[in-house]
Amino acid sequence: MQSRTPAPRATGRPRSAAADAAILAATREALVELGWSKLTLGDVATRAGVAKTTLYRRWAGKNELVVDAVAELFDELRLPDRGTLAADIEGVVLQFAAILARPEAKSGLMAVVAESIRDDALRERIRESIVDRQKRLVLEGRARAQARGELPPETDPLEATRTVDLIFDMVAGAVVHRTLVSAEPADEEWVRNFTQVLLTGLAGTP
Amino acid sequence: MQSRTPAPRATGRPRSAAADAAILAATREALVELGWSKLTLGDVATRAGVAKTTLYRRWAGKNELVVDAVAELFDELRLPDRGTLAADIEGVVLQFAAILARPEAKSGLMAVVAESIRDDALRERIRESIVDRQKRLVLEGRARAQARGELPPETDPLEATRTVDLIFDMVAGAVVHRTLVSAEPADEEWVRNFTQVLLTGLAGTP
Amino acid sequence: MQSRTPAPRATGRPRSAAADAAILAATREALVELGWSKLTLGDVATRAGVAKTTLYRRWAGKNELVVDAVAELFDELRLPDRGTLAADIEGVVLQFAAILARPEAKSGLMAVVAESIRDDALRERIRESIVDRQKRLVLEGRARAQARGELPPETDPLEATRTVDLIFDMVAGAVVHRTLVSAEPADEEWVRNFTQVLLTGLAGTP
Amino acid sequence: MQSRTPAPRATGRPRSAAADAAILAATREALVELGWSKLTLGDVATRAGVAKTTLYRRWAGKNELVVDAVAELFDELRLPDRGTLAADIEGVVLQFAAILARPEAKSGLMAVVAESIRDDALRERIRESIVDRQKRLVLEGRARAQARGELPPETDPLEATRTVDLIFDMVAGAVVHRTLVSAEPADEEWVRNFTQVLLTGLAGTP
DNA sequence: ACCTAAGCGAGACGGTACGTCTGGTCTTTCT
DNA sequence: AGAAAGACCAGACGTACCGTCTCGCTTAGGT
Repeated sequence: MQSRTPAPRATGRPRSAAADAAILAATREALVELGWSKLTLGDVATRAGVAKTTLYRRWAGKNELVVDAVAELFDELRLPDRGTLAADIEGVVLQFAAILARPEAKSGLMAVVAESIRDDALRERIRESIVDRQKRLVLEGRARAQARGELPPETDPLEATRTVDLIFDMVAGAVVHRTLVSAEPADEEWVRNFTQVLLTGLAGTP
Repeated sequence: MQSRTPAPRATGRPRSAAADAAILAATREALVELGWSKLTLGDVATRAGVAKTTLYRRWAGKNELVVDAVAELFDELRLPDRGTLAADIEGVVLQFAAILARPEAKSGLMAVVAESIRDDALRERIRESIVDRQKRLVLEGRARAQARGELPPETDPLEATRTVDLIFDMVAGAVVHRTLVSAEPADEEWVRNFTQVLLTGLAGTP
Repeated sequence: MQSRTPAPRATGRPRSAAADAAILAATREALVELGWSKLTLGDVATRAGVAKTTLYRRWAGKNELVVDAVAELFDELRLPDRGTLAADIEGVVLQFAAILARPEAKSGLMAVVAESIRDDALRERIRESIVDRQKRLVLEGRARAQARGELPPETDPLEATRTVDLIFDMVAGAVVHRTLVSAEPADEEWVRNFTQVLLTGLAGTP
Repeated sequence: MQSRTPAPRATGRPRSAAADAAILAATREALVELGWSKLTLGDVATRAGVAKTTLYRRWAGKNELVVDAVAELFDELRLPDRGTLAADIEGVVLQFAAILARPEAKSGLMAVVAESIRDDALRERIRESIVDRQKRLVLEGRARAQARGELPPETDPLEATRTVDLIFDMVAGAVVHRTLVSAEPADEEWVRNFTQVLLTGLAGTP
């Protein structure tokens, strides 16, 4: 997680591996109970049975800690193979919606995105830990649809990247907006309608 | 804004109308300079040339204040009549993107949405002040497209409402995600591509 | 009280005479319930059924108001004629102790004295309203004792004044210290002992 | 001072001993410059180069802090041995008067006594830190006078205690009243007169 | 079996903002 | 012009967290 290059320390007492896990779990627990703005690092440390110094030795602050705590939630996303592009999309979007329905994800995600607006390093960390990691799903889905003949093959590789980004923004944006701003569940019916518009457009080509 | 129906007071010195405007302007200024998390109400009061008590007499806290300050930004959105549905959408999405490009909108909007997750009253306030107010644009656009024959008329009114919500989530979600999460500009090219996918679907029906 | 020269106003609504009394009574009531430091002028105004402005129009602040409110309490002191100097002193000291036992006197008196240390005008006001007004008791007592032959007549008038001040400081100081600092009641027994020491000295001349 | 036996803490960073001294000194400085009512704990903290939290961690509030700051002033009182009871009393009273002449003592002492009227814990603290500590002077003075044969030996021990309290109230009360209420200096002449009345009584036995 | 450097829990530290309260003043309308 | 009402500016209050620091203690690997 936070340890990009663990810098092999030769001497001294090694850092407790258990502490990391306990801290991240405590962070998610606190997010559920208190929400972002009332979550304090002192409280997280207490919940994790750890001193504040231990926490600060590993994370720079609340933002970084929550990014790592939330990122783990999204790693369980998988692209199911349900036979058609529409079914695949519906499947993955439902998974995404299920994660976003969890209070620790809701509370944490928007808050760190909000913080990232004035903090480039944080945005980069979010991108690495959360966003880019999930773009693979779009790529995979497209490849599978092309293999099935549901989508034409790529011609322009630049154009291809641009489209992946656009689709990702559209899918993630819609689900997030539905869940967090409109505060309505992204349930099966909504996902079906969304997928149809995404695939066939507003006019609903038959 | 915050005064839904201020209960017409008979006696005593009336509240200064100028103070409200000064406070909201100062809030936006502080959002630009400091961002959400470093914005303090004491600082806003100072910038507005107003005592802290005056501020607290009118708003319950940072969240409510920023909702009102940001809401004003979105009131300038207009649906242009450019002749076709595609052009109309492109026009309004570009306006939306332009507002979201302003730092006071960026900093404030996501933060209050994040806060609203654990605060129902705040979410309701956001919905009233910002979200529902702009859904009119979707309604207007559809009506115009139907008049032009670009979209079929409604049959089921319930279905019609559901579609408005879906479209709103898709449009707003995509632009917000592009701007705030991906942190890339929603420029003319992106808007053109987005509009095409929205209208004709992923496969790009001609 | 506070109006040394009522400045005969020709025009406009005259000041309510009842308000003065209500305010001073409310002040004493608040002193009993809240004590000096938690007494607020807003609260006094509310208790008196009067606007804060009315209160400030008549008194400069908390200090002045409380001096006037407390001064009234001491005006009821009388020097009884009990036949001997010792009995006279005991009588008046017991009265003084009874007043100081009342919470509004306790709370208010020491506080304004404390404030007066850095405020000459306030000290002067206290002297006029409280201290000098009661020195008459010492003068009266001495005159009566001289008439009875218990004390020799004055020779040096300057010396005479000096002695009055000394006796006053000794009597008032002892009772105040007993009541407020030692926080023990200045009851009959204590007063008897005190009077004896005062009259015959430490060694207790028979 | 405030640390009656702070329960020897085993772990954590120990409290800075220097901070205590700096805070008490800053408190006295602020008392001199500002007086009681304009003294703020924030200002004291700043003067002491200490955070407000550090101050509140050690003292419950302004009252307790000032008691400790003032108490230190009285610890320098000593009973001189000048050969006679009268001379001993004059010596110690002059010392007491000299301390009370200092603005930090004046400003602080009366104010905390005033506050103590509604706060039993505070009164107890004052008694422990200031009053009872100085009663030793009366005891010592009496013992010495008895050794010299100036005063008869005790017979009734209860009566003896009562007399100590009475003398203390008379001495302290008179000096305090002279200094703070009458606002006249307790100079050598006054002390001589006072001592004579105290020893020989009003009629002035030759 | 030591040595030593880093990690650890605890809690004090200097700061900063919070949201509330009070002190006095000012601005309304009504009397 | 005075009064009641209540908004206004100013600034202290006591609390809560922040992120850092200083303790004494533990825990390894290197010798």
